[in-house]
Amino acid sequence: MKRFRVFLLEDDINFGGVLRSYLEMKEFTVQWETDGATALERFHAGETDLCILDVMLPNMDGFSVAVGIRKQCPSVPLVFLTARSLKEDVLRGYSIGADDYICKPFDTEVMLMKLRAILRRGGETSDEGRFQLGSFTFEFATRTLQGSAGPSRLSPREADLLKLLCLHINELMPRELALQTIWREDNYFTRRSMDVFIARLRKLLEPETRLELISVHGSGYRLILHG
Amino acid sequence: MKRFRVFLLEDDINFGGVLRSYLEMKEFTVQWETDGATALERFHAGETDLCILDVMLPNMDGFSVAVGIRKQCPSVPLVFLTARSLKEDVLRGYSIGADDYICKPFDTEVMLMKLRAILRRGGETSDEGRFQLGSFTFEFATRTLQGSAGPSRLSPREADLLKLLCLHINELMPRELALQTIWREDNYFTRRSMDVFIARLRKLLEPETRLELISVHGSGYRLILHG
DNA sequence: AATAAAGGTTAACGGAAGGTTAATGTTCGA
DNA sequence: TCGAACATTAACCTTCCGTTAACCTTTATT
Repeated sequence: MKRFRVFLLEDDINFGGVLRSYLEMKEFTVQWETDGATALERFHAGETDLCILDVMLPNMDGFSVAVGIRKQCPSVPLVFLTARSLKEDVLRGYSIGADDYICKPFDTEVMLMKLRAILRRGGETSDEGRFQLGSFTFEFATRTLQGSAGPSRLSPREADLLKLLCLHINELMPRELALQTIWREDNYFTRRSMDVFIARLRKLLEPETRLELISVHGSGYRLILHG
Repeated sequence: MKRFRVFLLEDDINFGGVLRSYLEMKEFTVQWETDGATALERFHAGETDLCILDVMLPNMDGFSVAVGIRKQCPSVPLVFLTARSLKEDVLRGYSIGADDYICKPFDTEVMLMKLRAILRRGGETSDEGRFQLGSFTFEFATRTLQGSAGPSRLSPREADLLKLLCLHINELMPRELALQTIWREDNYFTRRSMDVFIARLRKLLEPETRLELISVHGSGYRLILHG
């Protein structure tokens, strides 16, 4: 059995040390970093099977590190470690694409189970946030639109908007909903901005003729996938 | 709109709390249980529109709880929540009659859409705002009139008026009602404007010969669907 | 039957919303 | 600090849509 490699980011020397020992005892290989900024430099894609990141760090917080890691390696599983049980933290973690989170103080057995469950999944990221659009596959977490003629990377806004359209596929996606959830404001400028992104998505989706992104004047848009 | 009641079984205090807050924010009423065994005792048929059950629980697992719930109330939709995305789990869940499966990590918006989709199915609210007019299907939300010879798209006013006529199908739809609710004013000009829209609707509905939109002089209109 | 009132139909107008591309800020990492 | 990536703003054009006008037909009234 292959030894799994864990990237551990934890500023607390004592706790981090204990955790490392425990994981090594359980047959993991551990790379332990204590500082957020240097951690990112030392992280190398392909050398890690799973990341455990403390959220509360003195230098650079765990979420920022997570974003940086995601950029280098979109598929590596992320687990957040936090003493806080603040709602916004958990939601924020999941929105980045966290695979799980663990609250301190925690039961080592439970943690181990969670880690094993994640690793067992293998590289297969769960199909949440993955949408099939005819010959396209849109993966929200990595903002990738995989088409028959190669993949495209979407910008954050493009991805947000496309996701919303996918969630309402073949139905009306109200303009207001997008402005509310993505732009957080509904005025002349945000509306025009949204129009620009709709045009970009149209261009991106153009190769698949079964897809149609039509406007419903005064109400919103409809992403239609023809049979 | 009726508030939906969700029965939530999740042992993780933090995660459960977050989920409850989120669902309550989205206008659901939540009954949150943390223990499988006691959850079953506290579950009461008829008080719940949908169940969200974590699969991995310390005491009694989510599947057993599901079976118990199904015994009491065979029709309530079940959604399983799991960190694992193992095939056997998914299959087992569906064999019990799960309506959907949500794997952690999940996107809150995706989850929300799944829940809404399930509730829509059960609550037969799906044909709310959808009318069958002979060979035509009129969908108010998208302002689409689906005919045998392709769809037509209606303007907001046309859709409003057609909806009003559909709600009074085969009966009199008083002129005044339309002017009051759609135009919000009853004068010479709004009356003439309404006449124009009636003419447009007639042209749109023309292909279906069983449909007749007749005027009742001095009173209003009648949309008749012949037998 | 004559007349007035209501309705039918079509076309045209003008304002608003949307489409599209380019330019301009802004942010963030190298 | 320079440049790349990205969102926003601008500019210009097209489409949509409710209203109004014009002219015609039907219905009710006397």
